[in-house]
Amino acid sequence: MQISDAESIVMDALWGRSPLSAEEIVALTADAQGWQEATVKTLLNRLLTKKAIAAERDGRRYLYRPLVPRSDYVDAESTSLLDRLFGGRVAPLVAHFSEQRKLTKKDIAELKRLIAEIDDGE
Amino acid sequence: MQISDAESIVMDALWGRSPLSAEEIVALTADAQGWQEATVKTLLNRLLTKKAIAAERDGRRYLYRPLVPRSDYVDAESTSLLDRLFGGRVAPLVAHFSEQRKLTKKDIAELKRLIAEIDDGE
DNA sequence: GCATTTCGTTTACATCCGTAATCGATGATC
DNA sequence: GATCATCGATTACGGATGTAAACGAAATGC
Repeated sequence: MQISDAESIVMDALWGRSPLSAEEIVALTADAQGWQEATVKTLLNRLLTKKAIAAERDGRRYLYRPLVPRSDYVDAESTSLLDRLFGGRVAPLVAHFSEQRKLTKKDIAELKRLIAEIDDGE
Repeated sequence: MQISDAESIVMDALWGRSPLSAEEIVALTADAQGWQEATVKTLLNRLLTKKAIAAERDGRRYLYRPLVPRSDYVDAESTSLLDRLFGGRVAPLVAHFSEQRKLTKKDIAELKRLIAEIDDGE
């Protein structure tokens, strides 16, 4: 099962720190998203049934923690995008951003450093 | 309005060549996707109401063409992913794939060439 | 001209998703 | 102990999506 966009906001909170109570998750997300508490509760429940998070009892309430690592999620999303749009490879995506003039000098510098590093390590 | 995943398959056909008749689009997509003709018809209709494509009469049938350029779609999708997962920047995505050992030597070579090229042009 | 095929249009329907409100149980208060 | 607050679970509901069948008009074959 798939983590939806809204659910991923909740996951973000838990990837940032865990375990968290529902209340804490609400505090971290609701305002920024314009959500009611009830919305967060729903999302927590859906994530539970999807086995994307787990809940452990802590007295009267539950504490939630991610079961899916952020890197798995990031990887699935990124790979899916690359496969759908760029033949599964990274370079064409970089090329696209370059063509769209969406690369700042900083981006380019960072990429250069990164490539050098990778190339070095390999 | 948003082009959905299934709709983007139809768009792909049209981005590849256009204008195309519904029949041609069915030929290009249905088998690969395991779709019935009816499904393609529905998707064409939804794309029409979304103004993502246009239809021009050609005798008894219509010929369809994209109104949304592929680069616009690619850009929207990519930017959304980068914003959601990588702070809106390309380098962290490349870093992620590197960490996941998902970069082949060819990818790295290609990236290096690309960066050099960009760096040169700027 | 009538039956048949062919298109596009309309309708269908289950699921997912975003967004919440309500309900029921459990714990806290007076 | 009765009442109030809290928390998770259940129910709600409209819109988007995937997937398609049914319908109706127009063209084609005899």
